[in-house]
Amino acid sequence: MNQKGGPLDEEELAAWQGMLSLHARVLRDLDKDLTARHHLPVRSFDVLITLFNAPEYRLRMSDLANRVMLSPSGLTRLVERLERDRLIERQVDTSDARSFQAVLTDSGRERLDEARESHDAVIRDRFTGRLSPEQLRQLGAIWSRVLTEEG
Amino acid sequence: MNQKGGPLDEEELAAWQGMLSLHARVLRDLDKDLTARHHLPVRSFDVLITLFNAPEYRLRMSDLANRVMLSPSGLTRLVERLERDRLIERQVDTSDARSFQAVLTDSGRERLDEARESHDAVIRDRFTGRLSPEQLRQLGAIWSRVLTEEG
DNA sequence: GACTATAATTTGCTTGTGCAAGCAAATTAA
DNA sequence: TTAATTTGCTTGCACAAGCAAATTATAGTC
Repeated sequence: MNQKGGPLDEEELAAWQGMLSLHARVLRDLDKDLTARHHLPVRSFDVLITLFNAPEYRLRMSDLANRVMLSPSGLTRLVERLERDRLIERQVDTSDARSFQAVLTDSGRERLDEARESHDAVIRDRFTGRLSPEQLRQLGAIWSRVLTEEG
Repeated sequence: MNQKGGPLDEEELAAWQGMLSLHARVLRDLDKDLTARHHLPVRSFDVLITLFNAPEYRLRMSDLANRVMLSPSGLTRLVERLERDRLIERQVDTSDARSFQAVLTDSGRERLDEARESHDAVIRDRFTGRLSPEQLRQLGAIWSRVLTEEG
């Protein structure tokens, strides 16, 4: 690919700092909005929607941790909180007694449903809605290229 | 712009989730690398380089907080740590006695210089170096469009 | 020149997160 | 069968970060 050395040039810097700024801005707004309107911090939302998209609304703790990009211990605590709120349940994995599965409850699905609208609105308002269809496609290509290569 | 309503479509979702993934991945690696090699967490690096780019290597606390996207109290604590390590100093602002200026010290500049190479290398390795020149330009255009509009 | 409103920073408190250590179940080997 | 190692998750601990309240200084008004 770009086989350069030395300091980042202007374009590289812009690409990096732009992502930092946008990420910080959108995530802050999203978290505030979801917390205020639905008592659901962004991390929690992320767990719920990840479970929602999983077969039978369930996932092993370790798989869930990977998908939401949280450390094992971090996930244990987050799941604890969500379980207290009855949004998810932990069930022993019948095929491996060391393992737990996190399962979305009915009220978890309800809460997710309510929150989803705010979630999508914020993201569109601050991010995707500001791009042309062309740019949206470009961005898709960019992420897939960057993320595909392992490392 | 895109005057849509309803849930995010596939492309919007990909644009959002791609950013989340990449951000998490690069930031984690960057933080580990800078901490391991230079005892300098990314946040600290960010403060140092922001000061480096400021006139006379100095900035008021509140301005600094805005640029590094940290809460006022968060910055107070971070600056405390950096001051303990003699990487920056706090000086009273002669024109406003409520205010402090954070100033990069000589050893702060040295440390920054050492760390910069790792910093740039990680970003290029994980991100900008994986893009074509074309895509790098597109990304610049995307960020500037998204970030320019206030809100 | 006192008086109020606003601004810049810090402090107290709470919360979320990661790392390292620990425990128990599973897997592999002897 | 039992010993050794690995895997999945949880706990103890430390720390970074935000919010709200407190502190101190400035600016504006009468």
